[in-house]
Amino acid sequence: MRTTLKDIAAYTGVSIASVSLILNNKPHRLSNDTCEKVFKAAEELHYRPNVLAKGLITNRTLTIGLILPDITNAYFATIAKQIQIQLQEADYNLFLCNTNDYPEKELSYVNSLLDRGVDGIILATATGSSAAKCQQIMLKASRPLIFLDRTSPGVAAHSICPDHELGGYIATKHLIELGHRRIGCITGPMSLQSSKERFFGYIRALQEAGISFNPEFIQEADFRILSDYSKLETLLQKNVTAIFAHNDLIAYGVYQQAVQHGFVIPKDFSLVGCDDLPFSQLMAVPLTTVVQPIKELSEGVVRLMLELLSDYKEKKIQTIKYAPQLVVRSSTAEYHN
Amino acid sequence: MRTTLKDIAAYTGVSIASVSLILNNKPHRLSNDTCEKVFKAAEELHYRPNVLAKGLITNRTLTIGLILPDITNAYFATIAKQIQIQLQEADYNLFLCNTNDYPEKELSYVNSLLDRGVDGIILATATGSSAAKCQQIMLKASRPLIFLDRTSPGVAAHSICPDHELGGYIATKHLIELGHRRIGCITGPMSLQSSKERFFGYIRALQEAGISFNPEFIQEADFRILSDYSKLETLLQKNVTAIFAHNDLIAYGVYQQAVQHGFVIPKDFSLVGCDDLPFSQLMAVPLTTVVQPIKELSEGVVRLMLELLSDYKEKKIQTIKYAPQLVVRSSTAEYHN
DNA sequence: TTGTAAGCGTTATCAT
DNA sequence: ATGATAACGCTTACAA
Repeated sequence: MRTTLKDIAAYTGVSIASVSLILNNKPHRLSNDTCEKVFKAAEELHYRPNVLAKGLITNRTLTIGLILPDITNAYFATIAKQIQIQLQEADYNLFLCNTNDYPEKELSYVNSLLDRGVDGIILATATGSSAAKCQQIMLKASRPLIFLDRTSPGVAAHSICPDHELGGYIATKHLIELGHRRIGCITGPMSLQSSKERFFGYIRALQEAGISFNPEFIQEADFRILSDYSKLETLLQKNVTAIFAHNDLIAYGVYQQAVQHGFVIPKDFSLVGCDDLPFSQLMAVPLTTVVQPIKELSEGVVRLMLELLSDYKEKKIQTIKYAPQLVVRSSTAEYHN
Repeated sequence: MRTTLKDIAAYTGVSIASVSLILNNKPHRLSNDTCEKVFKAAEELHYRPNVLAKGLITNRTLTIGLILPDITNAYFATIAKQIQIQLQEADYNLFLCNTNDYPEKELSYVNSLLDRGVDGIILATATGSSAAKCQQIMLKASRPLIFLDRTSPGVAAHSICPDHELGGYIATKHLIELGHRRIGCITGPMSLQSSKERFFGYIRALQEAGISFNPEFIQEADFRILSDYSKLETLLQKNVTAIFAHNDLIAYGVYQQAVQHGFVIPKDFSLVGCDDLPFSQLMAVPLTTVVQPIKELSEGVVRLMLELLSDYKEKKIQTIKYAPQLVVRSSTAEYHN
């Protein structure tokens, strides 16, 4: 059986209440003698506080919930890992939930995390549809919620994201600077704020360069390895000379299909991705892509969470954006018409 | 504030105990009238049971802990995802912990998971050093522990693993069948059981073919993208014509360095990996590799866990192995001397 | 057919 | 300096 405060109390002849005070380093006026006795007993009996019991009364469990769209995506896996490391240092544990991009799951996860007494939730999967509802539930539960990676514009909530718009902008600008003017764009799901923003960045770069926007250059996909050739084919038929893929997974698919259909990158067209997954530098043609500020995001979200947890009084809403950076490799080349 | 049983009791005029019985579908003899009233109230007030309070008394929290070496490794990420999906269906939640291959962390995670009242733990990171200790702690806590992917031979415990020995065997045998006789092997950390077993499989295949084992053909690495050229260089200097890399990440590194140093795969040497990560089929030279039975593993481990949870009485120790399979792609070719 | 009360392991309030 | 005791939200005998 697990050692409880009661056991220590019995063992030392001190009351449960006093033992609790001592082991928690709460202010008290107990003699050094008893303190020592208690500490020693706790050590000997391998006492470990029961988080459930503690949580029941303090409303704190030193536990955070993290809801992600897809842990299998290296971008989110890395974020999850970093967050877990950071939290671990502050003695927090992590509940991990995968929505597989089903927005309905967000709500059910928020609820089940709350049932388990999490102190706060980090939600990296807002499609907008359930964000407001989640926010409302968390508010009612007086527990902090931070949106990560993807915000919902209508919802006034803490959020920590890469500057997706900037990411789209620098990717596109790079292509423009190489001389491209017919630039295709394979977007993520346009229901996601991150996709929208990358798209806006793409538009802004075009406008700045005086290139008019051509809706025929846009294809929508999802954030997985592109397996459907028709999207690439369509763009190529419109004679685009470069493609901005909204993430590296999409770019991998583009690359694979380009190879299969006899196109050579970057000779036939330039390709830039987004996220800089580990494999991007290993490809036969290393991928030019946008590096996400993962470290900053993870550290930032944990810092903010701990801050919100330390005193949860209607803090000013924080919406922080970190800048991504372009890394130029071999999949993009100059274009001369 | 959250709705509690007390609230429902007050609202309906029924006692807390009765409300509890009704909502938990426990055998009772309460009138249909009151049942309906209670269910309706629970619905209206959005009642959700407090898992902490419940757990305190039932010793069950519908929560499982999963300890992994590296969630960033797609093999483990996929396993984690599958497990989470399976558990979710049984209304269980998942605590995720990353050890980053530090065995000392295993113990501290086991303890902190236990503090939080997990019903059981799945441990996929046994280096052997702490496995026995973890097992002992879990036994004392009367909570099931299942070793996943990696066992510790000395420890009598439930385990569900791919047949790593078989994996090593079929990979090596494939190379032998292609005519190779000088076959290098870049192993994972030999402190890990999985590496040892793959190595044994390699040896067995050699022996069966009457090829004598040459210790100079062995290099030890860790399960990350190989970045140190010296290992590959050493093997190539010994004129190996094929290399079995103990996982795909190592193989990726081998491939990248081969390209950088002007070698062509499979012309200059054949390469076979292990795990079949998603990128392996995307490479310029798609990788021949060993597919792990991830689905079976995940389903198996969850099935066993739920079984152990349903009645935890010194069940017979189960050590289950699932067979991996070879997938032949383009990184291996026949060798004629 | 329903309610009372003890108890799970803690913390917190108030006595002594 | 230290100890009772109530309370957190729930389950579970045991009464009524």
